[in-house]
Amino acid sequence: MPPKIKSVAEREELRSRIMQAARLLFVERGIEAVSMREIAKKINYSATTLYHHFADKESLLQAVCDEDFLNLASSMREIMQLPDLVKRIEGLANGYARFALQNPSHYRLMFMTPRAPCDVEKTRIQRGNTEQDAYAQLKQVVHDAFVAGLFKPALTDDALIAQTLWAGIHGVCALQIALGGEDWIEWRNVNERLALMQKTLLQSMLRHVDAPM
Amino acid sequence: MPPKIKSVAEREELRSRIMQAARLLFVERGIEAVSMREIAKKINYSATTLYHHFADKESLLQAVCDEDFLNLASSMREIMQLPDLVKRIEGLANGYARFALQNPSHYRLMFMTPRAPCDVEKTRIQRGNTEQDAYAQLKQVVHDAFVAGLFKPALTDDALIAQTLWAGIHGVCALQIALGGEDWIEWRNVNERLALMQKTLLQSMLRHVDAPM
DNA sequence: ATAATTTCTTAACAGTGTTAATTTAACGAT
DNA sequence: ATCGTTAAATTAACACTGTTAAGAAATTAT
Repeated sequence: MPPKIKSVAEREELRSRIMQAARLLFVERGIEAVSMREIAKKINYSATTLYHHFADKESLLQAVCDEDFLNLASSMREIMQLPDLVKRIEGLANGYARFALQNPSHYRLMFMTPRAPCDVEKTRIQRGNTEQDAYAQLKQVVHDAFVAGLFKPALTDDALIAQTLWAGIHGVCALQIALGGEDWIEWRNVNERLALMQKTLLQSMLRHVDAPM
Repeated sequence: MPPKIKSVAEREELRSRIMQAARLLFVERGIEAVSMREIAKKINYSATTLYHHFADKESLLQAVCDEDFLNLASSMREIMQLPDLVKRIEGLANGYARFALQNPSHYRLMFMTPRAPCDVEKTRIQRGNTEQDAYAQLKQVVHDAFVAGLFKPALTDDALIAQTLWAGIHGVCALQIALGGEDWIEWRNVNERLALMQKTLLQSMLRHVDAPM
């Protein structure tokens, strides 16, 4: 029983209700465990309706994640204003890690799941845009610090530096998300692990360090 | 048409033929893209037969991975014989990374996919056993180096050191597996990234370094 | 009032993991 | 040699999945 014709605003409201239901479900039960039918039922629609707003399941999940990642990048812009370049790098690392650990399902979908390269076209996020892409932000800050001569002279490639910093933080977060619950590993506190990773990487990459180990 | 009664050896041969077919398929097409029916068809059996040898799909894939991971741990034992403790750590890191990048599907299933904690009981691998578990090997070597006083005095927890080294190498490998094909990142060569990660971590953790940056 | 359009639904397709019931063949005992 | 037992494999089915085609109800336009 289709009620009445809908305005653009109403259409968008339904679209975002779908996304909200999807987010709730797949954050609490994992991505592949939720079906389109479940999401639809949660908001009292038939599964087919979802396909009038999203091309397929992946597009829907992508849209959900995009929203949160834009949020992340936006919350990072504050940190990007810090005058101290090193503090800026540290702030980015901390913010990135906090987001990963607080949104493990999103993080997993975006950074721990291989996808076909064409999927880049399904996302709203403009990769490389410092306003939208957290990696672009890190790259930018590292570049600035590189130009300012903050890194050791042996390091001659700022992109390589950024990718290594990213990999270090990602490694701690990804292991925590994937294996944090396994009790055959006597995990140290994840914040300790993050702190040591950060301190270790920066210490041997930066030319000057305030408090050496 | 069930042919004849089978000896234990014949039973095990079929079991390993199933695993072989499964390995081939899911290495070339990804884990979740292969169905039990496909695996069965590859060796001219019905899907149901697989369930007489494995409790479910996950057990089958787990068994496949276990086999290769036991192989990894076994190939690491050579490296574990190196007299130089630092070279041993470096060797482990390199071997681990090479395995990850050559067996991305296995690696993803084992180290990039969260699972219910009970799944530990589905695996054959004895976690913590230095003969079978690559992380246990790393932990062991780091412990030895720690006792030998090779790390900086500020580092007082050898498990934390091991977990950070692991996270660093894992971070590079996991990013490469998940996002290595994305062209909006100007990836540096993965071996360069691995080398810098390893050098960086060890340099600021070890008390003495041969060739400082 | 009739026609067209929008919104939504039901029904269906092809596929999945998994299980129940069943067939076929080989064996041991009578 | 024939019986029943057991093992090995099969077919058929269940309850799902993502997705699409076709249809129904309500609104709008002519």
